[in-house]
Amino acid sequence: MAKAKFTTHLGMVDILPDESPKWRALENIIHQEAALFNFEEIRTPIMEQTELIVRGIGQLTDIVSKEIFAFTKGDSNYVLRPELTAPVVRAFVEHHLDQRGGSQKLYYMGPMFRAERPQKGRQRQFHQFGVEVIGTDAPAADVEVIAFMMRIYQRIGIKNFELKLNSVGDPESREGYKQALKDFLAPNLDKLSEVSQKRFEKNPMRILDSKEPEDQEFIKQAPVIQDYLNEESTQHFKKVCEALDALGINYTIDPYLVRGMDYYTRTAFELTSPDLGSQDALAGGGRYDLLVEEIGGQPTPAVGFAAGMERLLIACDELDIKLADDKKVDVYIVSLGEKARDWALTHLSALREAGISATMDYQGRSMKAQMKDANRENAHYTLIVGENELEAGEFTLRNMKESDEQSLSFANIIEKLS
RNA sequence: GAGCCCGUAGCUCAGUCGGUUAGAGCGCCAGGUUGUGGCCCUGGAGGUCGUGGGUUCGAUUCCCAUCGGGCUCCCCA
Repeated sequence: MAKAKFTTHLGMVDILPDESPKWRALENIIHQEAALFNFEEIRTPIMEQTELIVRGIGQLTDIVSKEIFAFTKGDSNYVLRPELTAPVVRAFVEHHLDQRGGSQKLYYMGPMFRAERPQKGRQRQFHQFGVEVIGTDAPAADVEVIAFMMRIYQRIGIKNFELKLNSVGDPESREGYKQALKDFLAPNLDKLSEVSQKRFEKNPMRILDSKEPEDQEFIKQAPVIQDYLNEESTQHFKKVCEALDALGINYTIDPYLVRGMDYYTRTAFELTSPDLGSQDALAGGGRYDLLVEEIGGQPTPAVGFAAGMERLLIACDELDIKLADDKKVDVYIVSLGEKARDWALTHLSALREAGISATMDYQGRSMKAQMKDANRENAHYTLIVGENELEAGEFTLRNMKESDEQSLSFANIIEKLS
């Protein structure tokens, strides 16, 4: 091969013409469903201030401690956004979106960046879509967020997944639980994995999430947060579960589901798929009632989720789900000779103005080559024009599928195809 | 951040126990049919055998490094 001099950076991929239709189809589905749910789109910059991401997501999380692309220019710190909850909340606070009244139902999609080692379902630049409902702690908001997420997969036809649900409690409940957990783990602290030991002081709940074999024994016997939730959080969780039941959304309660970001409170959930291999999380989210205040706004409860678009598309491939139709064009003009080619070029416009998609060969290649190209482009019709047609003012319209031809004036062709 | 596997044409892969011009299928271009695609036949283009170094008379083949990819762990979308 002529070796490429320039290539993409590690873990960053091009979406090529054969792939882009299914991306567009997915994006269209998300836009349509969001409209049905009355979510409004928000678009924020690719880069944010480093401090926002650190404060928003949490200093000790993997994302912040080892996965962000950050650099300094002049006096400013820049970071490529690793997720969008913190930036959306930043926009909410910065632009006083609470003043629009009611709770803000926002959705987004776009590229995110994390400096990880790439593998299947994991890239350094990848795409997420998600929603954030900011301004209410009503269980109904949690349920709508989950319902929207499930709706996308349902509409696409991905059914093979597991929805895991948990409540990680409000601050009051968490304090009691964290203490109980630490009391339980403390006597055996030296037997826990290195990572878990590090988390013990700052974020003991994440130990529950550990997959280190040496931790499993302790995790199994550890106290469960449900037993430490106060009345309010218990009721909130119960209402979320009941509404999901009423909607017929299946889930399993996983008391060990904690999730990566520090900002989660109460409802936490994750959608996993057996069709993805090792990186099996399709989507995840939860309630983050403290984040708005953490970022400098008025105390404002909120809930949201984010879903990986690459992973959704991988699942589609595994399940042989086709999101996009094959490419096609209505008319391919096959021209013979220079005069005919000039005619073709000017008459493409008339076809397009009538809403008929049209293309042609630009190079004056052989008829066979043009027919072959028309076939490859999946042309519905070829419009064949040569000396004979130009003189007669009647053109050959060939239905490529039926292999059927007729002679028509250009006006009649437009009328027939419109 | 750690471990294992892999890197030959645009794509999917053979092959070389180290030795003249490195192969196939698909794809691409052209001809068979000087005005007709999809099937078929024929021909052509396209590879410094990922890159750099080492061993050797000689390396695509053996060794090392590096880059890229895959899988697993950690974590997450």
